[in-house]
Amino acid sequence: MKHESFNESIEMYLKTVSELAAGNDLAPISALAERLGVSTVSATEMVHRLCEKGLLDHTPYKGVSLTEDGRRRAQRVIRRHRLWECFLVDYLNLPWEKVHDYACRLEHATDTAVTEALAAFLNNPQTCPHGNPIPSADGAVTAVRDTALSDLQPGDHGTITRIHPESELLLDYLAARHILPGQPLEFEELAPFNGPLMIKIDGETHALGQEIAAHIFTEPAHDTL
Amino acid sequence: MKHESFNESIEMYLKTVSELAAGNDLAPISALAERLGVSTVSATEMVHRLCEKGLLDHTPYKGVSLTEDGRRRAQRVIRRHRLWECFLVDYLNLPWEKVHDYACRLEHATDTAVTEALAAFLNNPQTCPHGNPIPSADGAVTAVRDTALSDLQPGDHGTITRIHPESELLLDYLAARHILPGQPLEFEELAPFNGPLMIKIDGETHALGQEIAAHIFTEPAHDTL
DNA sequence: TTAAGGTTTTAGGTAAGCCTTAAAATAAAC
DNA sequence: GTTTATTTTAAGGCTTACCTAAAACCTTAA
Ligand SMILES: [Mn+2]
Ligand SMILES: [Mn+2]
Ligand SMILES: [Mn+2]
Ligand SMILES: [Mn+2]
Repeated sequence: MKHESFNESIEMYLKTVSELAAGNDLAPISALAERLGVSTVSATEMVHRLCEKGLLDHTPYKGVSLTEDGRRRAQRVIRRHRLWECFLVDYLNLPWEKVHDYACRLEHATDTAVTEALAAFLNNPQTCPHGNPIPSADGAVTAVRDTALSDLQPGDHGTITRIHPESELLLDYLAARHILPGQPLEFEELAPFNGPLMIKIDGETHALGQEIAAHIFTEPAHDTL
Repeated sequence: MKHESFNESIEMYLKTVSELAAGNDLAPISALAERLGVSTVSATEMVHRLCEKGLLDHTPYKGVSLTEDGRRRAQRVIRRHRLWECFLVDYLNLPWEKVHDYACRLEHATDTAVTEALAAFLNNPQTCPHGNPIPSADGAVTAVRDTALSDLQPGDHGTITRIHPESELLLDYLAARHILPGQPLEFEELAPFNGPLMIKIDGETHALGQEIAAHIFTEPAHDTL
């Protein structure tokens, strides 16, 4: 047991950088540390180690980004994660809001052969149950061009496409309110002073904070009524 | 990431003790160390830690055994392991001789909720693809009373029931020769001086060493020809 | 009963990933 | 340009799980 399997930390760092550095911006180490629940000092240390391994690039005082190697590695983990989510929801009937956490452990213990056999078994799904695209086996990512709810204007109509980044707390909150991918919504009004967004979904109006709204992505409604 | 998930070591120690201490004998630390691929010093250290946690009992110079707590914990891991093996073989069509290793990683990353949902999905199978019984959710183990091939006499007929303990090397060897559970066999003769057992399976005669024979379990043929 | 062989302990290390507290460097904002 | 906030370094520690080498200790069988 040489426990190389303890790349769990490494994989979580890479995955998190990939989530935070959407677009081409750098992910600040402080944000990394926060999401991973470690001190910024620890995160800085780990970032150094990962730079030495050629998985990250670090621009001091700015943030980190994935190298090509790191990106590939992160995509592989994300692929495994989202495939497991599909399996857990579609075949094991586990709750939509719980499978993210279950998959977050399985993703580090899954051989490539298992991953690809699972993908075939599932018929190569394109998105996870939360709407996020599943990278292909070669690490290619489908570009998404949906809009964060926080970027919409009052009066806009749309359909929820995905929740990103995911976390159990957030998914619990949304599941309890039936705020799920596929649901049409209407942005009724924006409370002043960075207040909540009043969003009508399924007949109910919800007050969603800015932070939550940034995690909900939408596409414009095809048929605006 | 407090990495409690690094109970992988603990779980592997418990599982291995459970395998080695079949019956009521004690598992020598040296045997533990050997199977786990660590030095005896390391194994001794770990045994001390596990005794403190109340998972093992250690009789110095004799060996270790599981406490009731340790036994339950080991059975849970074994249950997860064997359920995954069933899934990997039956649904993902992965090779019989490879799934043991794949499952050996998944077993440490599987939540109880996932385990039980998987068991239900699989229709609560009773044995793994290698013939070993799957402990029930409450930790109960089905007693097996089959006979190791190494305990048979020349002339005996039987059917292979299971391979135990499993290891990839052994399973590879057996799979290549179609020596699989369910196969009827005949013990033709025993070479002298602890020599190999000549075993006829599926028309072919194989010379199996004593060590391998101890891993192959059989039940007497119902209809002896 | 003594020597051999297996088992355990002791002593001294390594590496990964975490921690805290404190000081220094830098960027950003005023 | 100075202040303030963020980021990085430095320093010292901790835990788990591994390692080798050497000494000490049991058990057993000749
Ligand atoms: Mn994870
Ligand atoms: Mn998801
Ligand atoms: Mn294992
Ligand atoms: Mn098996």
